Amino acid sequence: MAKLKTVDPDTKKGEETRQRIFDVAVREFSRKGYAGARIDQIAAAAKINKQRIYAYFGDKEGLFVEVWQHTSDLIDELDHELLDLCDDDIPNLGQILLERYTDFHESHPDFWRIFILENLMGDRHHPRLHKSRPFAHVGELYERGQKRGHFDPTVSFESFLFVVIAITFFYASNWRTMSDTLATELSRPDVKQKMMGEIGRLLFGSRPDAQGE
Amino acid sequence: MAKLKTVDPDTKKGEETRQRIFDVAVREFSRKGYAGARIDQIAAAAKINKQRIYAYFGDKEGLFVEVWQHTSDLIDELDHELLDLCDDDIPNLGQILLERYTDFHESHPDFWRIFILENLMGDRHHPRLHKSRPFAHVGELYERGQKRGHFDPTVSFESFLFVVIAITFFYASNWRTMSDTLATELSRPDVKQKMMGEIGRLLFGSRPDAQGE
Amino acid sequence: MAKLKTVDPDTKKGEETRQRIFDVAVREFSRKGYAGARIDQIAAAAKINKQRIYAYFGDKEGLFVEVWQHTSDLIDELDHELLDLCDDDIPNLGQILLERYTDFHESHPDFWRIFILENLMGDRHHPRLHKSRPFAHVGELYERGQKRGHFDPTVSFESFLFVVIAITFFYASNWRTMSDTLATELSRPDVKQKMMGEIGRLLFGSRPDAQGE
Amino acid sequence: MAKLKTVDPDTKKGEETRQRIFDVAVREFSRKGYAGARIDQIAAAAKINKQRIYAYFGDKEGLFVEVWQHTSDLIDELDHELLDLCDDDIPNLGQILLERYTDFHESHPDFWRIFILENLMGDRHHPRLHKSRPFAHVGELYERGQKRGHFDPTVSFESFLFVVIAITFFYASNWRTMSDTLATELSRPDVKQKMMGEIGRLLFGSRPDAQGE
DNA sequence: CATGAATGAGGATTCATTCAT
DNA sequence: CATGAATGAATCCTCATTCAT
Repeated sequence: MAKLKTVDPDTKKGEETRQRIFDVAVREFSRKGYAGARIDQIAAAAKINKQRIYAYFGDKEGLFVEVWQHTSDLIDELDHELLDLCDDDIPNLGQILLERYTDFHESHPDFWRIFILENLMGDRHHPRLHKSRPFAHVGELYERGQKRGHFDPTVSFESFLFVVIAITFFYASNWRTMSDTLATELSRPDVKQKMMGEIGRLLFGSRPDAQGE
Repeated sequence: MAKLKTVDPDTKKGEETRQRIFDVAVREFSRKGYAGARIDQIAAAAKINKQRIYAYFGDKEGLFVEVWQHTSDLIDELDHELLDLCDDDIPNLGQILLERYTDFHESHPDFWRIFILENLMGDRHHPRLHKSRPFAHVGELYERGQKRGHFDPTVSFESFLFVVIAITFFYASNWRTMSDTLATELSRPDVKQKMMGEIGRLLFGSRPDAQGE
Repeated sequence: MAKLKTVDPDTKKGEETRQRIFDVAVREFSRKGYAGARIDQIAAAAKINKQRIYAYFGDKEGLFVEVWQHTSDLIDELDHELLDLCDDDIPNLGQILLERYTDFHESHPDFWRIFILENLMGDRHHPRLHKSRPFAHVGELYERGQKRGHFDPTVSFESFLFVVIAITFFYASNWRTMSDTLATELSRPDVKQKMMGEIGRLLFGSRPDAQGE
Repeated sequence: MAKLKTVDPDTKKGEETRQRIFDVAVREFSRKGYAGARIDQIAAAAKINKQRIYAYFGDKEGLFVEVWQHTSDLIDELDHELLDLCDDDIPNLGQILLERYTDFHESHPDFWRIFILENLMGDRHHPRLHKSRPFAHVGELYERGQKRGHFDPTVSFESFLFVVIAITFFYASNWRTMSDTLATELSRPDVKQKMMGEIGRLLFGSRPDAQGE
C-alpha cells in the first residue's frame, strides 16, 4: 500500500502526465495482471520518467487501486445510463439490459479484465466498489414488471440481473476459449449477434405477452 | 516455451514427485496467476528441490502448459459424465446441466481460475483444448427436446449450453465482486441455492410441460 | 544476443560508471573466458550494482560483444601507428614490425585473450572486426621493398605479415606452455630479447643487403 | 581437484565406457572451454549416466586433467614421429617440420584448443607436460645443420623450433579472425597451401644451398 | 557396472523503488 | 515538475555433485 504522500498535481501539465500514466496503467494491468504489469513498461508507454509514477500514485499498489476504483465509476456510469429506461421498456427489459451490457463490454474492453483480477487475487482487500445501493431504478422497473406479469414473481431481481451480467461478462471474457469449447467462432460479429438473439429468446422470449392486458 | 528436454520420471518415486509438483502448481498458478506464481513457492510447498521442477517440466511455462492442459481433461471428464443422461432427462435438461456444472465448479474450485488465465493472457499460444467434437450426446438430447417442443426450435444448442456454462462459471468466479454489486452475500450456500433455483426457473421454467404428448 | 534496450548514459557520472564496468569486464572475460566470467564478479570489482551492467549493456553477451569490438579498435590503432613508417624503414621492415607487435602485446596483455576467445567459440557470430582494408600503408612499403630486392618477390605481403603476427601473438599467448615444451624460461625478459633477436635474423636476416644499391 | 577415489575399470565394458566419456570430453572441453563444458552434455553425448563420469574421473577437474594430459601424449607422439628424420633431411629441415606440424594440427583439430586453455587459465596448476627432454633428435639434426652452414649459427634451435610451432599453431587456431584481418580466406585449402609455401620460402628459402662451404 | 532421483550453491536477469540533480 | 543513476531483494534457471537402488 502507498505509504508515501501521493501528490495531486496542481498544474495542467502535471494533470496531463498523471492522466497519461493512468491510461497506460489500465491497459498494462488489464493485459498482464497485477504481478505481470511492469512499472518500467508503464513509464515507457506513457513516455514519462518512472519517478513520476511514484510521485503521483505512491507505489504499484496505489496505482492499481486507482485503476481498480476506476472500474467502479464505470459501473456507476452504466447504472446511470439505465435511468433513462421507463415503464414502456418493462416488457423488453431483459433484452434491453442484455444489449446495454453487451455494448458496455464492447466500449470498455478492459473492464472485465480489471474486474476479474480482483476475484483472482482473493486475498487482497481493496475498497468496496459501491457505496450506495445501485440499480435502484431498474430494480423498481423489474418489480413493477413482476406485478404486471411480465416476469416470474418467484424470480428475484438479483437473479434476473445476475443472469444478464453473467452472460455478457462471460461472453466478453471467455469467447476465446469458449470458441474452442463450442467449436464456434465467437469472435465473429455475426455469430455474436445471432447467439445473443437466441439467448434473449431463451431467457425472456416466452412471456413478454404478459399480464392481464 | 519449454524447449528443454523434460524428463518423464521412470520410477514410481519420480512419478510421485512429479505429481506433487503438479498439484501444488495448479494451486499456485490458479491463485496467483502466471506472473504471480513463484517457482520457489511451488518447490517449497511440494517439499522438493526446485531443480526437480525444471527436470520434469522444463521451465515455468512448461509447467503452466501442463496445468493448462489439465483443465482440458476436466472438461472432457465432465462431458463424459453427461453421457448417463437419457431421454427421460430431456424435459429437465436445463436444470440438470445447471446443477452438474454448478457441482463441477464446486468440486474443482481452481478450474475457472486456470481457464480464465488463458483468456487474460491473450497473446500466448497454448495448445487448443479440444480435439474432437464435445458435447455430442447432450447436443442430441437437446435437439430431440427441440423436436418434442421442450426447447425453442430457434435457439441453437450452442446458445443453450453457453448460457448454462456462462452462469455457472460466472457465479463460481465472480461471486466476490458480485456480492458487492448485488448487495447480496453470494458466498452463502443458501443464497446460492435460492438464486440457482430462481435462475433455473427464469431460464427453463416456462416450457417443460411441452410437446403435444 | 542483447535484444534489450541498452541505455547509453547521458551524464558524465553515468559515462564513468559504464567505463568502469567495461574496464573490469575486459579483465574478467580475458582471464576467465566467456563462460567463466561472472557478472557478480564484474559488478563487485567495478564497485557498482549489478543492475547497472544490464542497464548499460543489455546482458552478458552484450557486454562481451563490446569488449570484443574493443579489440577491433586496438588493431586499428596499431595499424594507425604504422603510418609513420617510411621508405627508409623498408630494409628493416620485418624487424620493425616484429618489435612493434611485440610491444603491442606487452602494452595490451589482454588483447590475445579476447582475440582467441572468438576463435575458440567458433559457433558465435560476432560483428566482423574490419570494415575497411587494413595495413594498406605497410603493404605498400613491403611491395616497394620487393621491387627493390629486399623481400622475396614470390612471398606475398599477407604471408609476410602473417608470420610477424603469428610469432608475436604466439609468444604472448603461449609462453607458459612453450616454456615447458622448449625447456626455456620464456617469461624472462632477457630470454625474450634474445629469442626475438634470433627470430628476426632467421626471418629477415639474410637479405637486407639487397638491391643493386 | 578429485578427492574421490577414481576407479580404473576392470572389465572390458568399463574400459569402453571410460573411453567414450574421454573422447566426448575432449570435444566438449575443447569447444567450450573448461567453464563452458557441461558434465550433463558429456554424459548425454557419451550416452552414459552422469555418475559414471564421477566414478571414473572423480570430478570435472579430474576429467579435464586427463584431457589435458592427453595433449602431452600427442606432443610426445609427434616428437616420436620425427625420429625418422635423418641427415639427408637437414637441408630441408625447416620445410619438413613446417609440414609435419601443419599435418599434426590437421589430424588433431582439438589440440590447440586444449593447449591454449591452459594458457588462458593462468592460475591453475596442472601437471607439467614433459618429463624428459623432447626434440633431442631434431635438435641434433639442426645443430649439425648449423655446422654445415644450412642454418644461421647465431640462431638457436629453440628459436628455430619456436617459429615453426608458432606459425602452424597460430594458423590452426586463428584462421577465422585472421581471415578478416588479412582479408584472405584462410580456411580454403588452396590458400593455405600457397601461404605455407610462401612462408617456407620466407623462413628457410635462402640457404638450403649451403654446406660444401 | 549402471541408473534415475535428488540437492545446494550458485549465476544471469528483473523489478519495484529511492537518490541526486 | 522532471530525469537519469543507482540499488537490494527477489526470481527464474543451471550446474556440479551426491544418494539410493
